[in-house]
Amino acid sequence: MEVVGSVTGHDMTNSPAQRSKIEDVAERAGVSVATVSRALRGLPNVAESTRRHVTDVAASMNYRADPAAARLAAGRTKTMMAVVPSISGWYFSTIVAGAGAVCVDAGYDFLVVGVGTLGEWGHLLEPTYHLERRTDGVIVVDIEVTDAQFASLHRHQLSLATIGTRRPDCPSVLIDDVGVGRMAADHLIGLGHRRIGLIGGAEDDLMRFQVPLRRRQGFVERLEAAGHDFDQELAAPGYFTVDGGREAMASLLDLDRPPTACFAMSDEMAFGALMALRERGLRPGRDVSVVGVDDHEFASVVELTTVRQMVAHQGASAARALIGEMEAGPDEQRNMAHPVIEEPFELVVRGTTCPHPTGHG
Amino acid sequence: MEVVGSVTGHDMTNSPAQRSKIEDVAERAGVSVATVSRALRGLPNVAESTRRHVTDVAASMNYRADPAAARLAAGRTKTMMAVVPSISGWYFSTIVAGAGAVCVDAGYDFLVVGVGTLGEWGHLLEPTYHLERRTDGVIVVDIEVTDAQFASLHRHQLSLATIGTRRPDCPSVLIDDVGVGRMAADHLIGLGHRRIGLIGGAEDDLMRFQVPLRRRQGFVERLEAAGHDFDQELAAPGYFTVDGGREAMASLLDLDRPPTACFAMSDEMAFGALMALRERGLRPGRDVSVVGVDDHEFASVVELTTVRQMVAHQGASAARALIGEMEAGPDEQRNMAHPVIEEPFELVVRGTTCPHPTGHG
DNA sequence: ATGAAAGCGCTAACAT
DNA sequence: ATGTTAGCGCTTTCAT
Repeated sequence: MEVVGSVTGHDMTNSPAQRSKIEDVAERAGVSVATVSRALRGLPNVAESTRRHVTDVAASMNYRADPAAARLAAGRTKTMMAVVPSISGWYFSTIVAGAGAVCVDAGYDFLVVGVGTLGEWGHLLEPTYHLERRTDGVIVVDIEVTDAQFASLHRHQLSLATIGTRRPDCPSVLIDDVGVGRMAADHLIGLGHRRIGLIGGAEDDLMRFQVPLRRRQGFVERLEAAGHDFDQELAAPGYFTVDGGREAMASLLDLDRPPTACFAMSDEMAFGALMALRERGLRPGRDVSVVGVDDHEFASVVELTTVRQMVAHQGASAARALIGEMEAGPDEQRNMAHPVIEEPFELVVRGTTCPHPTGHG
Repeated sequence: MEVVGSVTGHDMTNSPAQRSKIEDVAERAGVSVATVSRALRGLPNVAESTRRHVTDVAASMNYRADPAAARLAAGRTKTMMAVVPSISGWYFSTIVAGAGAVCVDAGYDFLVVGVGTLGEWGHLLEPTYHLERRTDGVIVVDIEVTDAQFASLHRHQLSLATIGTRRPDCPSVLIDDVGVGRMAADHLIGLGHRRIGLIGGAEDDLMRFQVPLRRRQGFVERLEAAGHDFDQELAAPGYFTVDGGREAMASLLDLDRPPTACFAMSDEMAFGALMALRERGLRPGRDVSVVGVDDHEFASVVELTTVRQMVAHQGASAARALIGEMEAGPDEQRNMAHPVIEEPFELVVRGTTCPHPTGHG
């Protein structure tokens, strides 16, 4: 099928597609619109034979309910929304991919919103803004939802699920971040390191992320349990970016007594740390050990030892849990047990960690 | 504000938020609903004083038009949709981030759909599926839109913009991919390489991507212009993934006469190529040169020489162009000039390319 | 199990 | 410049 030269837009099938409405289906099927509606949505009180017939007719007409009309009439949008600090980062886009896949399967529309700052997130919640009638629920990733905000969501009939943050009143998908910190520390300590740097988020945590705090907690706990007390100057902010990690590592190396190993709370920061090492002629895994978190696709490229987590799976879990909440009636919703879904993690040892510090500092 | 122990869900503000409707605003403002509608949407034929007054009243009531109702009545969704081969890859998620930001600013909702296969993309277009009344337009990234598909979109009143692919009848955002191929080839040839590998997409291109074909074209053209004819065995499929790049490079190194340099059509494949090199004890930029495309955030981490493009900006451009199409009436739309937006690219020389092959093979 | 009819909250003619 | 009103296409009581 080839359009010859019709840049002007003349096309053979200019007729705007005729959309069939529920009424047309009803007529063709010889039943009422109400029955069509019920049959197509799988509601009870429809004779099995009727349902099959209606389904067939609808299919033959390529009928689909107009989402806008359905939303208006039903008051539900069949849409969910993911709120992430940033759309393009690896972690968040992987979460989004996992959740999006579940939505497609479940027939939900999937809206994505990136909120660069805590302020924007606040705005999002204001009735004046976006949430109100656009979505039935939201997945909030790594951003703390205050009680006031939760109440506001509740008032607007919006369901909630969180990732990376925990509330008792909604499904939460988490990994044991304290355990992650412990695991990284244990690995490094076991290798003989005693002076270990820590590359985390920002000091003044704008987004109130809990994740870095918990990872730090587990990390420090094990260090102290091993009898090496944790020197505050060994903690540097990496802002969860490559560049941040690079600068953090650089500053750690500038210390009078630089660390012989380093725990970066994300692989992306770890990549930056590796850069900083190379810039100074230090060999990762020989002169300085580095362990990250995530098992980013590139971790194996640079032979990064890391604590692996299944990020896409977390997004999918959250989406499924949220759908559970949304499909529950508002009444049963508040009496239901909101699952706390603990996702697995594991240490993947590669080349950037090695035994015995060479003690270059 | 602290909830004490209310896991059961009793909250102080249990009253479902009262939503004000356009009628309420009209009453409070002492005008008709039509005037409110017009005033709030910036339509003509409203006295400036009236508009200000209505706007104030609406704001004071936190009024926002119900999107579903507006969509149903107006027949437009104020939503756009991005269709990408995969949501989580760096390139696509960066595109999506760029487009999403524009949507937020313009008051558009932003739907994201990942289509793993060409088949899924076909399904998406079927009237039975998702597009129909959900969106006013779609940005298709790197997937070829056939004439039949374009006609179908047109019939369903959907506007289109493309990225990475070109049609005369809709806005297209592109880089000169032939030029990209030339630039990479020129760089490597200038360095003295004559036997240069090429890591591209799949052989049997399932998604009908044009991009790899064009990059290859420019690459081969320059090679031949320089008198080194391009050996077919030097082309290996990398599938635009890290792993694919790794395997491709491995297979190139297995040749009787392996290349002394390699052009990977994306940084992600280039990263994989670097891995393969290291696995064999070869030093990137010393034993074998590698150049990628994108300037991925990690390119600098591994000192990758690459052809930089501004991916987020491309997403933003496409979104803006699409909004232009959607806001144009259907009539003016077919008479309008559909922009071809050529985005810039440039060579960024880092450490993975160097002069003179050492001729290890 | 099925049908009739009343909205859902807005926009867009059409009046004035 | 502003008001009146008829839908938009569905869901959902309420009858039957």
